[in-house]
Amino acid sequence: MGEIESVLEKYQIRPTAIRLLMYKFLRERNIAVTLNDIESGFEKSDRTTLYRTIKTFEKKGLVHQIDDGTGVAKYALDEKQVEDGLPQDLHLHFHCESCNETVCLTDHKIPHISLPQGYISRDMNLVIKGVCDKCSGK
Amino acid sequence: MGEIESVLEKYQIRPTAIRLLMYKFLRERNIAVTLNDIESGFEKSDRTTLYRTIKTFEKKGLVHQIDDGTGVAKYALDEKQVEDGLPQDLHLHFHCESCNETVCLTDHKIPHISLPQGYISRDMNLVIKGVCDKCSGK
DNA sequence: GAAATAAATGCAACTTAAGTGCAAACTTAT
DNA sequence: ATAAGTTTGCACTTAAGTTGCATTTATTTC
Repeated sequence: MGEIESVLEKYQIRPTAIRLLMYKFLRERNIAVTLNDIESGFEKSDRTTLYRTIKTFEKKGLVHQIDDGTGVAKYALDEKQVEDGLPQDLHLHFHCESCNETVCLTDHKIPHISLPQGYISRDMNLVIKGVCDKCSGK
Repeated sequence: MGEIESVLEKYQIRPTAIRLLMYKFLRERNIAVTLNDIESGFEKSDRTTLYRTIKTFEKKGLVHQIDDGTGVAKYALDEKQVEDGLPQDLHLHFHCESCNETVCLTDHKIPHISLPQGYISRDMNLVIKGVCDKCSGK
């Protein structure tokens, strides 16, 4: 059994052909991808299947969904987080308005924010928009 | 000329009947509303008109769009910001997963975050999800 | 004030992404 | 090998956002 199979099993995801391919696909890039991106990367499979596959990954905690403000859901692998045993995804995301790519800045945690009385925080989502290193040329 | 008219004129928005009504509508609540919310609040007008009206408000800087992770665009009045002359909207938003309401926490600014070399920040969006004061009962 | 011009509105239709139902194909356990 | 459960593919539905165009309304010019 390959390494990829064992990752999926670790997340209790049955390693079917498409799931293995999608996991590889996600590993190959370090940016968040849309369902459309995934679809373009697969010639064989059907959109619905890919949709349900990524949702399965999400439910099992292998990927997290990112809402970067473009209006389309994006997904990215989320492995480190589970290794740490953290229940939530509190790193921040950067969306480049030039190349339209979104990356996880996993080393940049969202700082603590004190809320008004009575407000209970369960999750946070911080997206910074601007120009990424590739596009700024610096 | 009433106070409401003069606010619209200040933003260079011609004060038509629908625009005045929508502005009043937005003022009446202190939460962010969807286009559907607005639609439900108006019996007379057409969805497209309301859509274009809110987009006009947005273009002129009277409202800002909020992306709270629910997948639907929400809008909220944005007056203070222009008084301060700030170009961007850097306060944070709280989305209650219980009542599904989103509020602007205008007094809570997003803390400064240092990005990796080459990344240029132009805008930020921070949404905290959890339970609001009304729903937590505290 | 009437005609000409420009802006706003309402209707219909289109686009895109997300999501569901169901039957066929495939796995897994017995 | 069979039965049960899971996954996959196709067709269809829903929901939000958006555009084109004709009509109405407001503004400007004469």
